Amino acid sequence: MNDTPSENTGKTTPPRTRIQQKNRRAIMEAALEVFSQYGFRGARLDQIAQTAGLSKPNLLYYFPSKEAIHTELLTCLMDTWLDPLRALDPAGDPREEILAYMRRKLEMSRDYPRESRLFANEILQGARHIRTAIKGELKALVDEKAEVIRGWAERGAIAPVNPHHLIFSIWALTQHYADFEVQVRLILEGREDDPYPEAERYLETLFSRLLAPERA
Amino acid sequence: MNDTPSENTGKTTPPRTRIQQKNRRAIMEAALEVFSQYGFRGARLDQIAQTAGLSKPNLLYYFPSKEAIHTELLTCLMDTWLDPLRALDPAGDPREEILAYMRRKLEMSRDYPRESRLFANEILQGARHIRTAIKGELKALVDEKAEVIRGWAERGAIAPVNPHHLIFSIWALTQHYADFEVQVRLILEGREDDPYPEAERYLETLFSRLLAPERA
DNA sequence: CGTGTTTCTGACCAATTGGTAAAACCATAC
DNA sequence: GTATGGTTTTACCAATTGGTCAGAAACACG
Repeated sequence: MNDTPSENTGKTTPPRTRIQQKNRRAIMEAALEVFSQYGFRGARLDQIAQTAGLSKPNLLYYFPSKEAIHTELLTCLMDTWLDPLRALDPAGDPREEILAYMRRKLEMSRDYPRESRLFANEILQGARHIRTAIKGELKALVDEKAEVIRGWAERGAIAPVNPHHLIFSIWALTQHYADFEVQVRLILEGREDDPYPEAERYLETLFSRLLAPERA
Repeated sequence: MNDTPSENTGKTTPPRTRIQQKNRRAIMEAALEVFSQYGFRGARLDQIAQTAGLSKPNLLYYFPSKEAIHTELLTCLMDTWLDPLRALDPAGDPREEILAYMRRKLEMSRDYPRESRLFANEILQGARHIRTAIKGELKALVDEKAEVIRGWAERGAIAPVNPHHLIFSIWALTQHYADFEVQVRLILEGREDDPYPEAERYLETLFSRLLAPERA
């Protein structure tokens, strides 16, 4: 008997059959839908199963437990989630690099709001399942890029700013449009159907003015 | 028999006895603790009762249902939550008013992070219980203050900005430190024990540069 | 003190939860 | 075909969930 289709090798083990591939995909998709809406505790296996078009026992044929689904989902998405920051190029033009990073993050909010809300829920609820990833991967990456930004500021390529808080502010501002989408839309009702174009313009202005070096 | 201690008059009905006052307070406090951590669906009545130092049936003596507790909590806190924005004075100095608003919001994140997370959870999970308050009170208040800001920008007292997105950005930036506190702390570990002093400095710089009118 | 009211508890309930066991159903390869 | 393995379902379980109820304490107050 095939105990568990997925191995615990850490990453995505390629499923054996086409059916497994299809169903595991469907489960991940459904899990994203449900976990991002309700967080780990609020999510129900029934709901994930139904969303995936499977019966609950069948769902549990592919994953041993609710926690396993959640963990797999988070670890799978973590990499993609960090890509925009990874792409920040120390050799590029400082202001343009930071603006481009902001734009990439805003695109992620627009195109993958559920992923944003998944992480938001997870962190809001204490980050119990991704503590190590935050303290490890994420912190390392942030520290590295913060150092790059510090260098830029030091040589006057951008106005002096606290690099860590600059990164936080990019997260906060861009993710806000995904995590609080409902609120944003309700408040803008009658003004902007799609908040993102205006958000992009606003954030470009904001970071341009913040980083403009001539006034240091 | 006293069917339900709380009336549905909308606001906080003054409890009859001292015991009721004490216990209802304890319940609200416990509910804040639990709901802000897990959201509505993830919260468990047991946990609220235990945190409040009451038995579950006793808890349900004071409130008819889980939903009732949640609703009461939200409506009670909504007013306080909006106060910082209400205090934005159209007659004050524009830049100083906006900076002061930001500072008030940041103080709220520092001093009342659970309240922030409660609303964050609620909105993240679809804002089902506060939709009307958002579309009503909040939207009205935001529109009103956005109009004030628009006026300031128009007469050149601050640099031109989209007023609504300016308000969103204040929310995003300040609430981030409460909602994502775990992450912020984990990443800053070894650098800043308390993120708030540096956050305030950073945000002051950010909004000063954003709003400085001379470059309009 | 007694009596009426408020507050609290233990026992209970139906529904839902995450999860299991085993049998039934497939789809092939031989 | 039929053996063989992967896949799915049916039936089930124990624990937990939100919530009820009758009555026991605890209180207030004349």
